[in-house]
Amino acid sequence: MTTTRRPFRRASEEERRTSLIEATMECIVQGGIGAATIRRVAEIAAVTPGLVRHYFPDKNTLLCAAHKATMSKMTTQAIQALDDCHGGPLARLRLFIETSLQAPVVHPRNYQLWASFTSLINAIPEIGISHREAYIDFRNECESLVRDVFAEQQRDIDDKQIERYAIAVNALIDGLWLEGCLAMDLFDSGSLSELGVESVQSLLGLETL
Amino acid sequence: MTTTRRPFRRASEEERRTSLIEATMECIVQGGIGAATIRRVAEIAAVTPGLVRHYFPDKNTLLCAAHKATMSKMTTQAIQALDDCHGGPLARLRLFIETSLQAPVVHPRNYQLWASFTSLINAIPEIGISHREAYIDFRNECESLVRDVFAEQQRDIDDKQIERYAIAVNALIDGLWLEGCLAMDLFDSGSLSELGVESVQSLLGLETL
DNA sequence: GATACTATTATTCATTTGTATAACAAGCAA
DNA sequence: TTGCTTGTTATACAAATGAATAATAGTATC
Repeated sequence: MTTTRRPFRRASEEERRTSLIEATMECIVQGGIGAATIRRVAEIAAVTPGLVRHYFPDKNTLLCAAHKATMSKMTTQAIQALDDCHGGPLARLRLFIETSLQAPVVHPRNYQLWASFTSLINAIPEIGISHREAYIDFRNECESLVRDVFAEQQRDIDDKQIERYAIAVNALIDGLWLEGCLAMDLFDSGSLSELGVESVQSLLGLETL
Repeated sequence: MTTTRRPFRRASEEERRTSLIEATMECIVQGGIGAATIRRVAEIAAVTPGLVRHYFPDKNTLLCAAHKATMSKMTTQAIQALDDCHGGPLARLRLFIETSLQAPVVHPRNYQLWASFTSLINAIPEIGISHREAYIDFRNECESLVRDVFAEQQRDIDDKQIERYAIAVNALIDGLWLEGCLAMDLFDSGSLSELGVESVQSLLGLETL
């Protein structure tokens, strides 16, 4: 009796890594962190469990990689959009809000991933650190945008107050993002980002945005 | 050789249930959903694994009970505060915001629990339903408070717009709550709720709140 | 104080999971 | 074609886990 071995194809390191990371995300989306089993990840990536270990020494390393990929994917969208924007401070702030509050950033899948990973903040310190970094980055981005807007309008506002505005804008975007992800069906396309823009306008006391 | 059996005390059903539910929360706080093992829960509750099954037929039932307890504990705070408030619409709205943005509602522990449970929305449908209900309740509370404020001020605003205001207020509170739980050390006591009150004031275009 | 009820413990079992090691074969180089 | 590197599979194993059942003892009742 001859046992036939499963045929396979040798792939590049990067290809395999991203494939495994995306398989991990898929697991989490479908069934939460608990479903992200090495065997299940391998199955989705159409690969053998042993291969996972070949690229990631242990499970936590894989989870951390998936976490970073998730955060990066989300923040990249908004940052990239800003880089391509040639408008003034107001237009940039508006674009930032709109990008953050529309698909693909607003998507149930993203919320599922975000919630699952942040639930590991205490369990996996490295995730806690990454998460805090991403949070700081986002707040700084908000603060920078807000500062530029006030500068253009020549409104003299001290740093402490600008920081407070940034925190509020950040919170509003986060909250609306959450609502959008969890109940996207309740908003028709564009209405969420429109609400975000108008709300920030009120928050900062701007006539137009 | 005589083996001595571990001594125990017969407790009331309610006492045991809450004890087990709180032990479950403690597990989750410490190490995420994955740490909420039946054995670990039993250990924290100073009880044998078998007893967990005696009160909760399976693990999902226990998790759902813990989820409901968590959500109830948080929302109860704000609702209770409102019930005891004899002020007008403005005072009530203010109190609602303050209660939601101060300890004990704002606490890392609460975020950890909330994130862990909501990460199971897809995995455990029952949790998804409970979560959605809690979300709707909170939004309705916001809408009711906002409506009363506008009514008192005799500002004529149509229902659609009131709903939009409620969504924004809801989002702002959620977002600030998030920031407070995740980085409570960055805010000194009261400053977060103060920021919340002022922000809602701007959002709704109120002179005083 | 004797009795019965059942809350609680003790023990067992089948699966699953993370990790580890050995064997194999795909594809490049000469 | 031949050989070699290593990406990939196959297999194994100990530990942990959810669930189930049997045995025991706390305590309420009479």
